[in-house]
Amino acid sequence: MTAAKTNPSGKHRILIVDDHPIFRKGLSQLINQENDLCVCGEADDYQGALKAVDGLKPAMVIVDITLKDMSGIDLIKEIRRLHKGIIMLVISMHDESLYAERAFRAGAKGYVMKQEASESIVQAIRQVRSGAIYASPKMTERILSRFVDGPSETVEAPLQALTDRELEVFQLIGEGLSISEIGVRLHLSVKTIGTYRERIKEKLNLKNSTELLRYALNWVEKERGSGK
Amino acid sequence: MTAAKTNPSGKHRILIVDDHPIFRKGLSQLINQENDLCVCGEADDYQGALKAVDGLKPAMVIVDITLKDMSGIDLIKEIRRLHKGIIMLVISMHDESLYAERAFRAGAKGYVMKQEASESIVQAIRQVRSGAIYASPKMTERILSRFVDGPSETVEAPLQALTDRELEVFQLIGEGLSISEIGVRLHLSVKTIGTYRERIKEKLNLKNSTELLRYALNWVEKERGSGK
DNA sequence: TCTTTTGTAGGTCATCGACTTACCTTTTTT
DNA sequence: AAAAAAGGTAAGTCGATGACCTACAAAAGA
Repeated sequence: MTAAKTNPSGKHRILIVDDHPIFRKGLSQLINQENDLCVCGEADDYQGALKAVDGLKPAMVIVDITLKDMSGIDLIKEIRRLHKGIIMLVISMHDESLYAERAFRAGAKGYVMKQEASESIVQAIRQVRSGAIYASPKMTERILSRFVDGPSETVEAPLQALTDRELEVFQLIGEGLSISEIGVRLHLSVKTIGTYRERIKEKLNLKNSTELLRYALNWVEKERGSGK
Repeated sequence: MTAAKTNPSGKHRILIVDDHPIFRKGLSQLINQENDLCVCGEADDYQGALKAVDGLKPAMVIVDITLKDMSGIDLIKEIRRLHKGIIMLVISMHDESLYAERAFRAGAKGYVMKQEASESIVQAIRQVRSGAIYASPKMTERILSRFVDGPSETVEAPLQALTDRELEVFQLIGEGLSISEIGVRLHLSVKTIGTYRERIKEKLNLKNSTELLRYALNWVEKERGSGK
């Protein structure tokens, strides 16, 4: 079993999934120059990746979250569903704050950014290989603070924590209304709406109103998509 | 003079500017395995790139349009201003439809996407080196048809109407940065960014900044999705 | 009943948004 | 080459908004 995942030299077999040929070349080179790791294959899209995983039985898959045809997040979910033992590491050009959590929830064991130095990337590979999880210090802190600050807050529904009024305001924010428009709509003082917004920000751990607006817009959109 | 731009072996000296170390590695390897080309240096940001151009006097610079600190478009303009003879080629992960024209106007001689095969990229290098212009067939056709059909502004891309600076600001708004954060990022006065925002609102027919934020957030998300 | 939560709102100060004007380069047109 | 247009940068004003704090009555829980 382990034999199937290592080549004759006993190296750790890695599959690269990324849609930029040149990036794959660079990453391959980086990995192959380590004497205990080797690249056993490459793929540039969702279908190709699944086929490669099937055929090559790699021990690890390194996935870019932005692929041509589908999201790398979906790919991770599918690989996890089909091949439980394979370790997955995400490597992305996008800022981690937006994607890292989703990647972890999907089943990835690590998240590195393409901007990071080669050494960090090799380190991430070794770390997830050894069974640990890899994330940047910033990201690690953010995720951990979630468990310290917000005790029982379910990650997918932190909105549960909002009171009825707060939720109402949240939705209206998500519909693009300004604070004063909301005041008119709910027949409340602008100041009151301001208070609600502050409380919502606190409960959802959002830094400023722009983040709140972003979060709310996103949520409203998702609601429309799934709820209806 | 030509001697200054070629090494003893007479190879064509190329500087790579990209903020992804691994991508640089891959591209370097690709170039260096050609027997008439060589990479004479790398840079990962605007300032570093200017210094490298100054010190290394490359014959060609390959630039990614999305750098850490500034737009690659600005870098191209600045290099052209300071060093007339250097040939510039843009290599980007973004869809060409929005950026290729801007890159050409700024002074680039070619535009390739990172998704393209290694061979295409080498071909692009040779083509611009020989004095020609490189663009994908689709792009070429689109630009040419502009002269045949006349200026038929596509409605699906009202962003075309934005100037380079405006587009930059638009993108940063879409990433959730505040107006003052954008000022810092672009080394411009807050007031200037405010002016750009006003102009963007006008060009895109948006009533207020919330609508703009909404529009921009949406667009950025779509951008990320389309590269997938 | 006592405490906590929820809904409501006022105050202050710094920042932001909206709208205007201005000036200096490039680029384009005539 | 001169004139006109477009692009980039920035300041001024003034009302609106955001951030942060305090307060208090009603409702809900303990």
